[in-house]
Amino acid sequence: MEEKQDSLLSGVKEIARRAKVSRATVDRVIHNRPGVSVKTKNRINAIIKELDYQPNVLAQRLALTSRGIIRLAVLLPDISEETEYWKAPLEGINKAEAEIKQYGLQVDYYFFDQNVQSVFALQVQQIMENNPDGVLITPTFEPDSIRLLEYCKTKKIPCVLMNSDIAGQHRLCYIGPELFDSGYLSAQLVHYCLKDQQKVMIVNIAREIENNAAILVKEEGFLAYFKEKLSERLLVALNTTDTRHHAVAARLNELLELESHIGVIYVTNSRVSLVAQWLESIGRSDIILIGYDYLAQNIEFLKRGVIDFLLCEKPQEQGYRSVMTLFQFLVFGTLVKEDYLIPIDIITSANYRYYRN
Amino acid sequence: MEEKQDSLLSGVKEIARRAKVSRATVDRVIHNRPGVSVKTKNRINAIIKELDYQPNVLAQRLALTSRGIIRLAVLLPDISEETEYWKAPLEGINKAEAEIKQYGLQVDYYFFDQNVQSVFALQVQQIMENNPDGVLITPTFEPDSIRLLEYCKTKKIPCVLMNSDIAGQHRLCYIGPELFDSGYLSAQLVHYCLKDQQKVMIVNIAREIENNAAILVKEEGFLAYFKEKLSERLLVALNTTDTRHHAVAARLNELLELESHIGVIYVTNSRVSLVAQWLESIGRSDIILIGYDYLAQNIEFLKRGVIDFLLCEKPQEQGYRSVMTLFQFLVFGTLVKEDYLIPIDIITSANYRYYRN
DNA sequence: CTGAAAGCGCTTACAG
DNA sequence: CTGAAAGCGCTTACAG
Repeated sequence: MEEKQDSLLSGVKEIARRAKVSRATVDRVIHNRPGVSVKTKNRINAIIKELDYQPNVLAQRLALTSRGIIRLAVLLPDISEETEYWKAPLEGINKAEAEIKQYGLQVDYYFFDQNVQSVFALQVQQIMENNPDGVLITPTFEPDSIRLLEYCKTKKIPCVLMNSDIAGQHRLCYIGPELFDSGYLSAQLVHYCLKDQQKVMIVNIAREIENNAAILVKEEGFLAYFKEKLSERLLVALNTTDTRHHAVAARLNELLELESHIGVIYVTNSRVSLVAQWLESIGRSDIILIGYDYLAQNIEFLKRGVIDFLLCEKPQEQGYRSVMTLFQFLVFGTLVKEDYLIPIDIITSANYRYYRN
Repeated sequence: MEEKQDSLLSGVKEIARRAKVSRATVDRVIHNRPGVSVKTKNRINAIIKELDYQPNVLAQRLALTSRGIIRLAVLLPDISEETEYWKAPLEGINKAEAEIKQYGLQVDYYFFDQNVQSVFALQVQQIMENNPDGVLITPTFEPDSIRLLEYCKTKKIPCVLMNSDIAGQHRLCYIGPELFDSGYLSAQLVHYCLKDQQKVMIVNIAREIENNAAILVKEEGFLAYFKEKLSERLLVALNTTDTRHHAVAARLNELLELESHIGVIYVTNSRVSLVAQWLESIGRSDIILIGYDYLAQNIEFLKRGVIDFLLCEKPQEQGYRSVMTLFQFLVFGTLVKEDYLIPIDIITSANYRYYRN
């Protein structure tokens, strides 16, 4: 290895030397803190520009280590067998937490049952009482979410929305997929697979369909494609708020009897495994099945060829990135210019091995 | 924000206090450096375990800042209009370089023309003469690559292979896609799109097809799928080493006349835009077209519906991750357990907006 | 085999 | 409005 030259010839020290001031003063200018005369400020800024000064992030963070703890409130659906999906975002959050815990981050978790609005409202209340430094939520129930967002706005607490967005609200940013296009993309895949004379079944399985923005928007995108490129007459819809296996199977059997020419089924969420189980039980794995999320169960059906396509939206990365964004903002004041729209990934039995959540 | 407690109660300082030694000695034990008596070593190790000590990476790096410069040699195809693809890995490498330049990284670039083996050999020679601390190459020409790998082995210089692998060679790791499965996945997509009575054309466009491992392996994977699930008799092959547009078009016209029932065309690399241009010119965008890489030109054809699917393998991330892996290894001695297999992403006109290279 | 001291680049509490 | 000094957690050249 060679000698390293001019390592100091930028840096706060050098700026201070040239400006004939102390490092503290340079620091004040860099961070736009008050208490510096206009004259010195200008002088220092000129030198900063001239040297094209870039702060050493490592040193910055290290120096901040002794500062106070930053407390993040995270509001997430809890993980039941039924909603295994939420394990992934939580893992991403845990990962971020582990990485930056030693630099002064603390994460407080608030869980809720996706079927019980009152718990959600209660947790929102709790968060507001605990007065966190930053907030991260999945806005399953809109009215309560908006209440929280307004609290954050007045208190100037940054809030990140994850997984699904609320239009027209003040927040630091949204981190998640463009759900409309997720549905639209599904329809496109369906179109490629559809043979002549066949129809498509679109299936919503959730206790609260009408309140579930994620499902509704995906469905909207899906329909939009059919309106545009094919015809809505090719579509057969099935909604079930009873998510137990036998109930879903019964409804599906019923519908299949009425509509025998179903060639493709699109399930709007991770419950696609219920449909897969049914397809397998009636020996109809010739029907193309498209659904959501990289869950162990779904992958099993994918391997066996019962599920054909899974759309995935990097849930772990969503969690990780959300926490990191809040941390960066709170510690370094890193500005967040825009929402971070997560890629919509297509997984089949041939590429699932390499997928990274 | 709250007060931060017990910030010191782990850390080298605390270990030293408990072991009644200096921090230097603790450091020696942590890094397994010689010059510590077995007795103190054991004592210190016990405390490290007890405290579950995790080093502060920030502080580590910062302390190393004053050390020497690390010089990485990077061997890449140069970027011509014809091989725009290679811009992306280069960007990833540049990004990594920019991020860690200030921590003592220097990257030396060696470019070569993919059609001229002699230049590749020459650059390999150059690299060996310049005696770098780490090496990153895309092993386009195998014999010369192996020569370099052997040099690295004897000199104990870590070497990362990127984009395509060489079996059975000693190297730090491979970072890139599993190319066989990339071809296999393409065939699976073809299968979903294929209608009755239709045939599939597989197109290789490159000056050096027989020497291009990447192309050969993808083709192999593609054929494997057809052997397994359909029949090779459905396949029509076209190889052209003349990569100029009119030459490719002429060959395609010829073949299309002989085989009128082509329903899908699979192009094994980023030159898919040549085929797209031709399809558009003869007004046959009904034929499904599958190819590679997120290039501006390809995306244009994707938007217009001429190209249907693009497979992409995060070339920028490949470059970025390769440099980072070498840096981590050289600076922190981070062990590299295994190859990093890049996901194989499927891009259509409905999700390209959200793709991240 | 071991330790005291200086240093990495930045931040801050305190004093003036 | 400004500066001297101490500190973040880790590493290292030097002395013994």
